[in-house]
Amino acid sequence: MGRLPPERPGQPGGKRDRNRRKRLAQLREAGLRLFLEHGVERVTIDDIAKEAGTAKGNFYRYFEDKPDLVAGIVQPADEALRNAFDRCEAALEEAYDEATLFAAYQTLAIGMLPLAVGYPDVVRLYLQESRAPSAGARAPIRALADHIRERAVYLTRFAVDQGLLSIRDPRISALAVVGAVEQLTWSFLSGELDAPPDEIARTLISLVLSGIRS
Amino acid sequence: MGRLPPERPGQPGGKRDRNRRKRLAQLREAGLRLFLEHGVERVTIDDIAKEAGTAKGNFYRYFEDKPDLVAGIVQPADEALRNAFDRCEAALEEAYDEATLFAAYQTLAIGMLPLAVGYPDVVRLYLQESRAPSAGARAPIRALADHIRERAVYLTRFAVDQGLLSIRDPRISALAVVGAVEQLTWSFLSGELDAPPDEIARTLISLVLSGIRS
DNA sequence: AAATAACGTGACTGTGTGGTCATTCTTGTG
DNA sequence: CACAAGAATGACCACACAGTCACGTTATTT
Repeated sequence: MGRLPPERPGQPGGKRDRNRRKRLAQLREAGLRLFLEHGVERVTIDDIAKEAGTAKGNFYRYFEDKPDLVAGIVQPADEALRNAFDRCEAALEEAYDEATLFAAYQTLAIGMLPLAVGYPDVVRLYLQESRAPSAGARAPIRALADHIRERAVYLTRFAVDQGLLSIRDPRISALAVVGAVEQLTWSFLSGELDAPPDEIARTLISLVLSGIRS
Repeated sequence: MGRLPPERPGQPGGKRDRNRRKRLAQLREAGLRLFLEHGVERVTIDDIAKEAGTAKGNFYRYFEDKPDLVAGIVQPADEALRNAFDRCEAALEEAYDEATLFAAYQTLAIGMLPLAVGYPDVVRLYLQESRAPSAGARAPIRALADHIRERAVYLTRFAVDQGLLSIRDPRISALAVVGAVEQLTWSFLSGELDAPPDEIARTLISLVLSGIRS
């Protein structure tokens, strides 16, 4: 990801380094803004360059193409998310009763919260494009969506296999929860739902609990 | 929607009429196929005409442009959906206790089922593009999505206002249910979830019930 | 069967886009 | 300070696309 050669001068706080980071950030932010407003596919490289206040040719110094930029925008949130899942899985493997199981799932929620707070626009972009076909510029986002569903299902299936949970079909419950969480997050981040976040969390928890107990 | 002039010859089962209907169906089906495979924005009019086995210029005889085709593809399912909501609302206005309330919501489910069975690809397209920005070719789909959420919220809020339901925030519950239903439908129609539909329905019902009772 | 008008065709035009590149500007180095 | 190399620019090219149109084809009407 990114086109910058490994060799570059004055890496520490030099002016070159600062400029490079600034340009990268500008391009990512410009892309994110435009993607949210018009959808990834309708935004052109010219648009992005203009919005970032730089020349088109310069874009290609930093990114291969649009998919590469999308991947670059999503990457930090992507990593944070995978880590949250990792931590939850680790906790889950130690769980031995309903309380520790619940704590493990709480780990996931706690891991995801800073993500929505730290990268709200990236999360919005993810939700906006997560069902895109798995080819084209939006491919990295779709891949992330598939990953999330997969791991959510795994988390539930594992608990069932361990006898910690007795639900009929772990896939169905997991997907239902993912869908509910994503829809609420989407509405909230879009400003359509001006409910207090803790109230949303409360509903989700009771929803998960009911999923656990049915 | 559609560009055909109101005046046209031999309306009944004449050859003109049959040809016209066939072309319309071919164009809609071709568009739907390609939209699902590549995403609405990446499909060109040339692609659609070619897939439908006709010349490009002919496309414009039947549709204004791509947004118009999208609207034409979605329209039947759109109407069926609005009707299902209408019927549910009518039943809801007659409801006076938990049983009749539950029956009213069941009306909605029963109204939606034939939709997913009758137009599975249209539903998939809707789910794929429902969070698109509200400008461009995907606008009709986004508008439908907004409509669905709005009415789902209304349905819940009404029940709460009537004292039939006692949940903390009707918006949150409604959106959670919409999210769960849509995600499960998406996974099912994408072939990722090969669970029996009645099992999915069972989980959804218990989910709605838990939403009602919390 | 002749006339009429919708239907269907594909070449054509103008515009917009992805990607390149010679050139100029800026930063780092000896 | 001079020189090298990265950074930035915007003109440029090839191409793909939306939408049009003059023309040929097919159904309908009289």
